[in-house]
Amino acid sequence: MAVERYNPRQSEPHWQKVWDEHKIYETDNADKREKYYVLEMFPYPSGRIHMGHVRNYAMGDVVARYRRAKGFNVLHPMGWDAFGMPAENAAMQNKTHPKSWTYENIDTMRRQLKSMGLSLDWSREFATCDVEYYHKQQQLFVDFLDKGLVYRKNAKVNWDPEDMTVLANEQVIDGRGWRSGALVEQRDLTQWFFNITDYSQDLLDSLETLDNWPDKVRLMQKNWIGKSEGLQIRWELDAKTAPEGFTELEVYTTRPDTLFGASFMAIAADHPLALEAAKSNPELHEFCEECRRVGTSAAALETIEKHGFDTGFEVVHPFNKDWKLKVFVANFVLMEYGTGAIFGCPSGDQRDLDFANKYGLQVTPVVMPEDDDAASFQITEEAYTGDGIMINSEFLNGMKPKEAFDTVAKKLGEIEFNGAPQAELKTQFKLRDWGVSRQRYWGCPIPVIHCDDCGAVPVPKADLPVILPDDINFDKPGNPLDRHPTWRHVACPSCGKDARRETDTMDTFVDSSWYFARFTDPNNDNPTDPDMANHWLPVDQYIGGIEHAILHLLYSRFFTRAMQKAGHLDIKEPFKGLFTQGMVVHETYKGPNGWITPAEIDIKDVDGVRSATMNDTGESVEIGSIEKMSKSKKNVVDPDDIIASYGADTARFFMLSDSPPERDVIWTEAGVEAAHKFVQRIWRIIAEAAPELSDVKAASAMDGEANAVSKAAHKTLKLVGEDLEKLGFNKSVARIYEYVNTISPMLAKVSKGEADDTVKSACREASEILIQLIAPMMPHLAEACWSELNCEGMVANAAWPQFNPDLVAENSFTYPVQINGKKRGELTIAVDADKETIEKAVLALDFVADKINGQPVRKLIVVPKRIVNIVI
RNA sequence: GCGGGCAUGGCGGAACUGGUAGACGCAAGGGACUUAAAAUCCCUCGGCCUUAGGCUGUCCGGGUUCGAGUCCCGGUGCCCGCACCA
Repeated sequence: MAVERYNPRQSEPHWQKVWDEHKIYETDNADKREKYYVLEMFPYPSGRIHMGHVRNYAMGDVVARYRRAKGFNVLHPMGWDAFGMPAENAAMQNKTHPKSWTYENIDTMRRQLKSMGLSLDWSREFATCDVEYYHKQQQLFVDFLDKGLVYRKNAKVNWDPEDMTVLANEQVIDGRGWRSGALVEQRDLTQWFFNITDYSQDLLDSLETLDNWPDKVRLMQKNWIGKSEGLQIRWELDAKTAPEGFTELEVYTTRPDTLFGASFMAIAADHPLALEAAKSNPELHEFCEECRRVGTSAAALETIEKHGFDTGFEVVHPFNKDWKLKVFVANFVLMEYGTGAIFGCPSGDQRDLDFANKYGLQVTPVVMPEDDDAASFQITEEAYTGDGIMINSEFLNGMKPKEAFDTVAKKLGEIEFNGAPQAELKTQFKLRDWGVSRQRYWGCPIPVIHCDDCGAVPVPKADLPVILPDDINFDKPGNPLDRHPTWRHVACPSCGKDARRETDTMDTFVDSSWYFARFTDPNNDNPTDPDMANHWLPVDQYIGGIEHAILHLLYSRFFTRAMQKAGHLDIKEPFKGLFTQGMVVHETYKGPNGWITPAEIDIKDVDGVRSATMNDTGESVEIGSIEKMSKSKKNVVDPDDIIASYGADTARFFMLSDSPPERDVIWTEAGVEAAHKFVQRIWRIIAEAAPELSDVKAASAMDGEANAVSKAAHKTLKLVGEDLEKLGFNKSVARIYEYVNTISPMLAKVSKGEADDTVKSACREASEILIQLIAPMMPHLAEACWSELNCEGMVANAAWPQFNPDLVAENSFTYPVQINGKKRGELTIAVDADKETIEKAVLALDFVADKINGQPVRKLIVVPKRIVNIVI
């Protein structure tokens, strides 16, 4: 009996409306069931949702729907990370206001997300640019200030001298401003910092507890925090060369064992000694300026060619008063890490070796592999960084580096220099305090007032929020808040005198560092209701891109600790489970006039050879590499178009199929069509059988011809459940395909009216199970099938079925039989057979006897429920 | 440059803690149904060799093991992050 094709355009809006009317995804904070908080990283409202969002939210929705079916009280909210530079760029380019641009984008994207049929609690929605939200963020800032978690210090920014504006690192291209093309300078500004380094050790230690995070993310965070144990050594500056007032040069090193391999000192361009020397040395001054023009990004600093400038100063080796080392200013030394000065040991560090070779400095090997010969061991082009034994190092010779480290630390610790030990053991972290000041309009105003008499005074909580003024313009570059005629002029809250409002706004990472807490009670007058935050947090499953592995996640971990200190909640780790999903990528197409969108071309596949032509002209088009979807490469596929032609279920299902969720997925037209075919196939097998099954009671067939169907149903139920717990969506999808392949013939029999009652009951059960299995991924289709089968209520409210262990258990097992590690046959035997029985049965097999051919069996390996291997 | 990751048929991938490599899907080829098309259904599908069968095969080179896609050492290629993009 032919049934009509499934029509998502009709079905999807219908079911979305039904869900809405029943408010089934609105979460009650008073619900007593066990909680489950699932959260996807909220989007930046850039304009329209892209396939990456579809993938991210499809995954989160599967988790949310699955947990809901498992009986949890699920919190699954959505909001907008709405402050940021793109809104200002749009304002400059299109003469729009950042606010209207942002809110219009939000409206578009909300509509798009709703068309996906996500089980979100929209009643908790907010945008970080809502006054209500950033008001609470300002309260937090004031609280943190009160708790000593915020302070001010000078820091460098990229300065575009032509546009007279601060540039983000991404706006600096090859050392020049992205708009003006002017050489970028560095400027020192007084800025606000969060004291994240107070928590360095705790942030490091607690990584151990995050066992539902990917190991790679924990490792990246560990390396980012970068704890090291080293020695802080004060080197004596040779008085003959040193400038007035400078007697020593302090250096931090993790390799004091290589002290006898030292051949130079290198300091940062901003080191006080360098600044002093530059005063009287124009060439050095110019060199330092050049270093500064590289910008503030670490990647740029590290990849430039290494240069140094001899200051003419010398230091004295701590173990040999006659040994003098030159002091260079070097462009690869960072003022932010350690003391801004290093000693170079060329034999043990590649960068130092390159530097030494470039400037003709001494290279003395001090560590060599243990089996090498000290007399002939040399370092020329490649540094040796491994373990070994000390050579050319006087009293350290013959020691292991670790022992040498301790010996140097002890000896230098005992030497008195300038009234203190010459060296001290020191634990150092790479992690730096978090600078949050931004010289931009579209962000959360920092709630501080600067008074000539009272200094920086926090805005009293009663006077919050500090609201962003709407009457600004972007006619001139720079921060419009600075130019605003009235906004910055206020009275000092402390003394009442004329004072100036802080015109910097907060880094947008601040906004995203606590939004997950705000969702737990989004309308509270305080940033949180601590009871609600403690109830819902930590987030049980957080899902987002790997690009946030370090900054966003680390800042959020810090923020949670800071909020704990300020009494807003009482946990320290915000995300119990973390999952980092891959990107959505797509082929690129290139014609004579540049990149071409997928919609403009036609692709043919003849005997596996693909070729593309232009739709309109028929011109041939080059099929390019597969890349991350981006506007510039024109390889973007708009989710709206896909949903319009195939429906949301197809888009969601395709995003979950094939590629493992943590890896990139390639968007292909063929893949979408395959997913759509499967949508139709499920509808067909259910709808065709429905007339025969709608009055039947579901029951497993424990034997007979329908037994295979019941076994497949319960086995799939078990396996898909396990896969979903581990977010193995692609595996669940494969198992569902397999399952449909298994049950289709029997369902076809039912449709033709050729089935007896036992078969019908089994098929009814198998169909219900199928619908429930697909419901988290394709909720609309599932709902339509559920209703077609005349099942009770909505599948969105149905409890996840339990599998029957009797139907899942197997009573025999087929062993692959290997001879000398190669599979030669199989042996099917009772699953509980003991080793001896298996051995006997294996040796009795014909092909085994053939292969052995009378030779002695050297070894017989039987791994229960795995394999048999005969070694001859 | 530093830190992290990945690599399996024509393609996306599966293979749980070292145990049958290629599940499932796509593409391709052949066939059935149809006036025709769409849709649907069936068969084949890593490579080589003469079918039963055998050899070979998981980026490259070594190693450990009865057994390696999986573990170890050394390479190559691609991707992500690098603190003011979000």
